[in-house]
Amino acid sequence: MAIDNAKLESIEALRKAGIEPYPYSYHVTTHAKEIKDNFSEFEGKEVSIAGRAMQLRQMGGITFIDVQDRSGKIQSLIRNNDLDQKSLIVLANASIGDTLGVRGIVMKSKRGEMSVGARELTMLSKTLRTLPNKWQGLTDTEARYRSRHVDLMMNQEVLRTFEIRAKFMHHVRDILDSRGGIEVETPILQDLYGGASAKPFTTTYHTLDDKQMFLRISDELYLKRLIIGGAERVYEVSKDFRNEDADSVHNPEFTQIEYYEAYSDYETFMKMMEDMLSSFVLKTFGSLKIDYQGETIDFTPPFARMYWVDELKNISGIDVSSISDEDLKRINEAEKLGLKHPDRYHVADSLFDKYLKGKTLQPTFVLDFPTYMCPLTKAKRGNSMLAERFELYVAKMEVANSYSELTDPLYQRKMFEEQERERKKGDDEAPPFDEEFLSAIEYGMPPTAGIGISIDRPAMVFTNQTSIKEVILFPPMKSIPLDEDSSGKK
RNA sequence: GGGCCCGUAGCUCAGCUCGGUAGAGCAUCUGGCUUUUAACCAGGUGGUCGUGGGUUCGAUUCCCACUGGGCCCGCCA
Repeated sequence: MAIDNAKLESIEALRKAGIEPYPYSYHVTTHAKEIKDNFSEFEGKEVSIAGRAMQLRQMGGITFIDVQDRSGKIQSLIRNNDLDQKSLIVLANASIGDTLGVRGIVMKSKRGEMSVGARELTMLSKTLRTLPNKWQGLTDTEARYRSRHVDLMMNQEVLRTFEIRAKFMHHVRDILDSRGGIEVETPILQDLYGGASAKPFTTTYHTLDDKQMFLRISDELYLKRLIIGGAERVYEVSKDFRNEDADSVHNPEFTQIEYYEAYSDYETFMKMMEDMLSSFVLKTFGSLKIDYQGETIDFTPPFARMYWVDELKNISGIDVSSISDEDLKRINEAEKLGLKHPDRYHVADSLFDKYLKGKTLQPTFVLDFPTYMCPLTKAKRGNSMLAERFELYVAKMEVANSYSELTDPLYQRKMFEEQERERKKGDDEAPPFDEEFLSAIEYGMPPTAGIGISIDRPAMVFTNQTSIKEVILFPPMKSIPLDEDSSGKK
């Protein structure tokens, strides 16, 4: 049903004429956009383009085919009189969705449309499927994600989205490289998970006696061991996995780049992030201001700095740096936070969301967190209730998280012991005790700044998307029973 | 985990309120047309109406359950 008999007949017809519908290669000389952008240079010259036939308008002895390559579309103008015998057979057996090669002369049609006047037509891949209609295309969200290949054909802006995402990733790499960072790869499959609070995915390694292993929730502790070893500056493009619900800004697997720099503190990274984002936006969009969902976001440095514990105290009268246990319940009720287990961490976090998150449309450093929110962070100089940590927000989304890393091994052990107690009390997000990391840090870790830079969320901002799924090529989907028609049978 | 909305042809949708086994446009097929671009003109093909159950003489339509998706809320980045 999904496969069109007429297309199978075309394959037969082509083969009968000695034309292979699935050949090996084709010499492409240029792309659609290049021709259109530099038309006067190309006009009258011969080119070879290749791409998918997206529209086909036939009128007797002349056919117009809109050929789409990765740069865009260009019309090919095909007069039967200009074609050799083979090309005529290809044309007779061509349909929308086929991948074609067109060799011809760059020209304009009578109506002025920039075109390739075909001299030779080559079948590069005969489609068996029918493309979505040319007006509405493919808009059903589920169909778009499940069939991203069709989505890309029909909605070329999707490809642009992923190009921008890729550019941002390269930009971050370039900057970290230029600082002397060594790109490393650490285990995704881990014995123990840590470096964050989250439920892990588990798996089994059969040859190690069916040992239980975890997909990493963070690569932090491994990167710190490299710092302890003397690498000084290391980063990793890290796909992390957290076994939690997805929503518009969370996906169970997501990408962040973590970077550690010895002898620096979190102030260093505020400057770095300002440079990184502003230079990217300027380079990519030609301006420091971009539109996001009808709002203008201005990346001109310096970014706003929100000392949020102070600001929260001013607005709500609550000082989260020192909440007593008795206050937690009272605040949860008075502020209508609706927390089932109002511990200090969640109360403070909820108060931030309630009062301050809405103020972080523009790039904003939210800085200095209560120490109890930061088990891997050094206390703030001059205020032992706070820790030297910032989160960078853009468009009300957290896009980076940075600490002056905790390097005191005895204090670190204490923080781990506390986490272990939370874990035993039933907090299934608290990571397990990691003696290996503790023994590493006991060798002595230099003063170090660390940062995790989200890739997904900045990509959303730069491409004006409100769902993280739009910047992830293949978002996870529940499985559906395979229908027999899609199995490739006639 | 809770609430709301949705699933009909390859795609985009109508029909359901008020039950009588389906309709449009595009795609596809046949014919016509040598400058179209949502080409046009004429004719045709194409659907176990998400799945299962119930009510009914009869269900795409009403009811229930399940399933897949979207949005919002709660939680992690």
